[in-house]
Amino acid sequence: MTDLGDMPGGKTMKPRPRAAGQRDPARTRTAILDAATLEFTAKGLTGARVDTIASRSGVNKRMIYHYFGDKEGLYLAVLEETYSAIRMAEVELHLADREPMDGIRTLIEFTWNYFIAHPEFLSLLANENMHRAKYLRQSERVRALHSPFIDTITQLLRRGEKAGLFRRGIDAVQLYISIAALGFFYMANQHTLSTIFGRDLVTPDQLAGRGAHIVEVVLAYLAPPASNRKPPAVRRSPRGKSPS
Amino acid sequence: MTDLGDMPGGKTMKPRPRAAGQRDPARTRTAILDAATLEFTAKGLTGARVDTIASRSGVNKRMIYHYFGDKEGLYLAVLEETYSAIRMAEVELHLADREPMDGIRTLIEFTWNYFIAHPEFLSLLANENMHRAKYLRQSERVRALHSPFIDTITQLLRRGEKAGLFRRGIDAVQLYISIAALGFFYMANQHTLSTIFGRDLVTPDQLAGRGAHIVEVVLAYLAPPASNRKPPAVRRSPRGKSPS
Amino acid sequence: MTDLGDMPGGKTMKPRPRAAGQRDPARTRTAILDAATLEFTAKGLTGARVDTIASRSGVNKRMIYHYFGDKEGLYLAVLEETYSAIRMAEVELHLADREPMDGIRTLIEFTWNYFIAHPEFLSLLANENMHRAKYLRQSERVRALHSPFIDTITQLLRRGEKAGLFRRGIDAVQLYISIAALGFFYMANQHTLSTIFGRDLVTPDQLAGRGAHIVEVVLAYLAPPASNRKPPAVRRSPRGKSPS
Amino acid sequence: MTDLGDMPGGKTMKPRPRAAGQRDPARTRTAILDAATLEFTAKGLTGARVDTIASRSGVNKRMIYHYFGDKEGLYLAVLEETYSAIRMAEVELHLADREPMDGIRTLIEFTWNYFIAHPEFLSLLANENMHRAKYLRQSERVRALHSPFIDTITQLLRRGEKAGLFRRGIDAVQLYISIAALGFFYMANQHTLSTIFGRDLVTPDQLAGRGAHIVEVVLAYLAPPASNRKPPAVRRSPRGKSPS
DNA sequence: GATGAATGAGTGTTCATTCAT
DNA sequence: AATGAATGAACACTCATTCAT
Repeated sequence: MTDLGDMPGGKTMKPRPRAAGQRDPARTRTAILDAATLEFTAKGLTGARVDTIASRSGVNKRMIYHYFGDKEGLYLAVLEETYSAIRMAEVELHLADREPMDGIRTLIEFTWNYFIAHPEFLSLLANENMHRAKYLRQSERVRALHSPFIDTITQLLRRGEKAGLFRRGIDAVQLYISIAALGFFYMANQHTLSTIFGRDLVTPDQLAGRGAHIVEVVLAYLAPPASNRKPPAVRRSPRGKSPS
Repeated sequence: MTDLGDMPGGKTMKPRPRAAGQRDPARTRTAILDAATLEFTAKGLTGARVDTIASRSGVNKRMIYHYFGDKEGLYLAVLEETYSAIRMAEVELHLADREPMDGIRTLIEFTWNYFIAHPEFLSLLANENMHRAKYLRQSERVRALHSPFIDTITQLLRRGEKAGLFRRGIDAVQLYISIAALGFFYMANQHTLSTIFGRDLVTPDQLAGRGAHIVEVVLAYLAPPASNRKPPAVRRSPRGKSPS
Repeated sequence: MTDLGDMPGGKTMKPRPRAAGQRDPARTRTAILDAATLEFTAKGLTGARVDTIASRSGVNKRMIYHYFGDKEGLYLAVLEETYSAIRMAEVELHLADREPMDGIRTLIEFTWNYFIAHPEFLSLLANENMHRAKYLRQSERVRALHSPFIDTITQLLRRGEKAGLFRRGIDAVQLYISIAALGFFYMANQHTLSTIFGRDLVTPDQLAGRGAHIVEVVLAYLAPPASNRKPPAVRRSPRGKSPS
Repeated sequence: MTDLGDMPGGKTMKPRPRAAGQRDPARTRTAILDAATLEFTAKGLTGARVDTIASRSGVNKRMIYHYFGDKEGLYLAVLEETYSAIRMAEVELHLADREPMDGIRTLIEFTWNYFIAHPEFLSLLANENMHRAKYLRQSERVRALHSPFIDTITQLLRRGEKAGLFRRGIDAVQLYISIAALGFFYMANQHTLSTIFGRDLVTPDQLAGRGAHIVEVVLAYLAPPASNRKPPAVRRSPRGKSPS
């Protein structure tokens, strides 16, 4: 799957498009998955209707059960596909080959832009958390994707530290969560935020402004403390124990 | 959670609590609302079951329709109550009376702690966005809550600017969204994050660590650019029990 | 209640209208009955809603049960009131005092006009038949009304026979059923008839035309066989208007 | 009732009747329709229970929604089927090929006998009028059935006129309504009529007597005025336009 | 592989009626 | 007499899933 977004935004055509309704397992599977992503994104697991997915994908309802077992199996497949897409796109950034500052900035901007382009990822993630990750937890495929990703960020941070560009001791998970958080919250909750603040938050200008803001926030945090551009004696532990 | 979270906003108890099932409209209404908040939080609007809410609240199902019209009416009532609770708690912080740095830090810590103590707020918010704020948008009551809140933050920022503590031109909405984002994403998506990163993110230590991180990130951003700032007094311990 | 139409078409005001909501048993009862007639007429026994009757009559729902026992009791009361009204109006025609031809013609015209003015009578009657007269059969009051009515018509027919105006042996019940039928079917089924025949059957012209037709049909039947009759003076237009 | 009344219109049996509950869409549809006709006839649209229809027809309740959309859709289908049945039976009378007097007499007798054999038609019609023909009006199929029917009667009347058998200017719609009325009212309201007149109106003798009465009434009306068996100068217009 | 008919356990909602005040 | 809260049994309709072809 070369894809990354062969779904919401640009269906890639099969090279030899056969007559519709004919036997073409791969095509049938993909059609179901595409329709399902749309439906689960819009309605959540509970709200999604198997009938709707069947009719939108143009395949017989029975095929869904044939390929994915049941509704939950289909949901899990959508989840894996969606997570897989973002992680694979991140691999394409070749962060390991970049200068620390460039690497981080690239990651921040990519993440923000990906969230703008892929609302289905945000929706699915929010929905899966309502189910306390019950389904994601079953997926070994997804778990395997993240370890190398975090390793890459960690290396970037360590290199930046040594170069005196970043403050010491930054945790890659903590940092990535913050990068994602600043974009996710804004996009995923755009409807309630626009409502309570009485401002349309997703105009091109607003989006550009938010992107710049996110970069500023993260870079300000990464910069070594002002007092001494050399590493500060004070180190804080992002997780437990505490220094004392 | 001391009392702040008597569920949705802390209804005061009736002076003479009578036996349940008796004639007590206020109590009946509250019982329904409490059970509904739990159910909508756990299952979303679609997944929630009216029967479950009825049996958990110990009232006859018919009463739900009597007091709230229908399931959606009940959902909206829960939404209003929940939003109202956090905004009212924020009022109690008396941010307008505080020094800029103290005010902002108080807001950050309060927000983080509130999200920890009130998972129902996070869930409801996520769910409401799946519905594109269809219900929240109907509520005039909720909209009215936010204008003064943003005004207060704006004043805090302006005062901090003049004192040379904060960088110039920070937008209150943008800042508040970031403060909320850093906590919201972590708590709301704790299940998927814990899964993909293979780390339990909600141990007391982890929570404390995240709190410290959030404070650091936000304060680093607020500080005026290095060229013209006086070194900030390093302050820490944004975690621990803290004010709340 | 002097009634005869103090319901659908001209509520008679109480002489001393007291403040609404006050204690006035008679007024409460009448208010319920009026609202109930409207509701049962429009929706039938099954379709009628006790709540609707209560709110339309402006009395508490409990009062309905107080005065009429239950929904069926109220329905029966409406039924009795409605039947009673038409029979009492017929008494006012003083058929016994009229010449045979005048008497019959008066009866035909009265019946037709009554059906036009009292759609509630038609509806209730149709509805009661769907229930196979289950409720009407319980009413002794209604049964007692009809015997004298048929006697009157019988006498009219016998007098007309002797005068050589009517054919011999006409059965009063059969005749009355036909008189009622020709008007009832037209008015009661006006909606389906207008639909299938693509013609609005209840314009003033159409109603006048139908009235004339009914008189013609019945009088043609009443006339003695051609061999031994004196040509009837051709009379038309049962009331006013004329064909137009 | 020979076969004319295989319920709603006389569906032809499947050549190889399979065991019930098997896969046989046509049979399932018919079974639902038959049970529904019974239920709507007995209880009306509001009073009818979908569960009852399902269990009586021996099909799963879900099938009703599969084939007819909802309760109202099923009701409309029953309505169409029922109207269609009587109009199709009328076509079989071949009125256009008959002598005027024979044709009219045949129509009168057929109508009367049809009403006796098909109480469901009467009930449905009465019920549909309580809804002000809301459903019938949606049916184009039904509307199309009536125009040719009225044309046929009109031709019959015109031929009779020329032969000096019928009075001039009789309106086919008006006449047909009267023919139907004289039978409909008697049969449809048999329960209330039997009650108030204290006479069982549906014994074989009574039915035969009523049939004879209806023929007499209609034929008396059709006959040219007595004064001149040749067309009378006096012409009355039962509908509009005026005599002139 | 593919189809659409068939199923049974729910789902939100309504209703006549009663109870406590 | 009058009120409005409370109730439980339905009711129309839905849904994921399976079966026969």
